[in-house]
Amino acid sequence: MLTIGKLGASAGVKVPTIRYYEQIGLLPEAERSSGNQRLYGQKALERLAFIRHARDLGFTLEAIRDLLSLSDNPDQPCAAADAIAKAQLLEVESRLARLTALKGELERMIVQCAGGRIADCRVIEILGDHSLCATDHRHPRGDETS
Amino acid sequence: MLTIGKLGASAGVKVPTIRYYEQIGLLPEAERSSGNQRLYGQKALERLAFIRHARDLGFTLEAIRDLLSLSDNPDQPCAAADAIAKAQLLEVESRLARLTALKGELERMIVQCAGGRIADCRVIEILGDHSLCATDHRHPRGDETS
DNA sequence: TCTAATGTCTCTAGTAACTATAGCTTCAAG
DNA sequence: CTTGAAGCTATAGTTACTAGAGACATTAGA
Repeated sequence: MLTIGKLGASAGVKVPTIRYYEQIGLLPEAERSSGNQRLYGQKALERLAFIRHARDLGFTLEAIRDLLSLSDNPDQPCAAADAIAKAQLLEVESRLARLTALKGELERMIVQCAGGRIADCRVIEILGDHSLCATDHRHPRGDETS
Repeated sequence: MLTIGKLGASAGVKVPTIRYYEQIGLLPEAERSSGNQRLYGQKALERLAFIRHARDLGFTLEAIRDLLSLSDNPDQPCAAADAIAKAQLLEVESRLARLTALKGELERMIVQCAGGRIADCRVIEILGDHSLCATDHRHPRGDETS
């Protein structure tokens, strides 16, 4: 059995974050020791690693909740889960497209900032001037985690 | 002179966000009309477009504050701006690699779901198993905006 | 010119996904 | 058997906004 600290170290998640995940119901309530300390087994470690990796890939906790509900009922017919999986795929593809555009912009910025002074460097200019953009990112803000 | 609404529409930034940027000092306090409404000129539009664009590329407001202060004193070497952009690029490339892998898994899951069960899908396994990770992301969490 | 609709004002509170602090208890090593 | 690290709960703070309330300003149409 792992204490919360060992669990966090193993999964690469901070201790308060684990307690937070329990609080919001992403992790089940942990078993407790005689002294009221949380104890975790292998299953909890796997679940936490899953969450950690999915967060790392930019999924929201809500999306992760959906993915976990898939893994929690693996005997469900796939028809029921198909919509969730497809929604995730759409999200991933959109995220990929935006990241790819972003990468191009950053590369262009770095090439043009070839060791001069800021006055001669176009990084600032590129960020200020929409017409220099290779890609269209005029969609409204506030959607990077969605 | 632009009202806050026109400014927001031109730059692709919502009105409350502009007021928020003023509040935290990213935008200077705006001139006011006789009726106390904010009025903006071309300089404000450029500055806001800069901020919008940089946010779109994933820079934090702190990084943007730095970039703005660089652009306000353009007589230094641009290594600082370059370093900020390069750090962003590294992060973006790492995310791209991992997302691409996940996209493949999600696509395969949907194909496999044609007749099977969730238990046969490897998405959960991929996200749960650290050894299947293509890249190393063992760094502590909570740094995606830095 | 009056009026209705829309835009703007301030202020407060809420969101996601944590992170930090305070003040206490429990556990493990020397 | 003590002492220092690690754990507990609970609350408040963080970033980058977003939403709502209630009041004032501006503008287009009758």
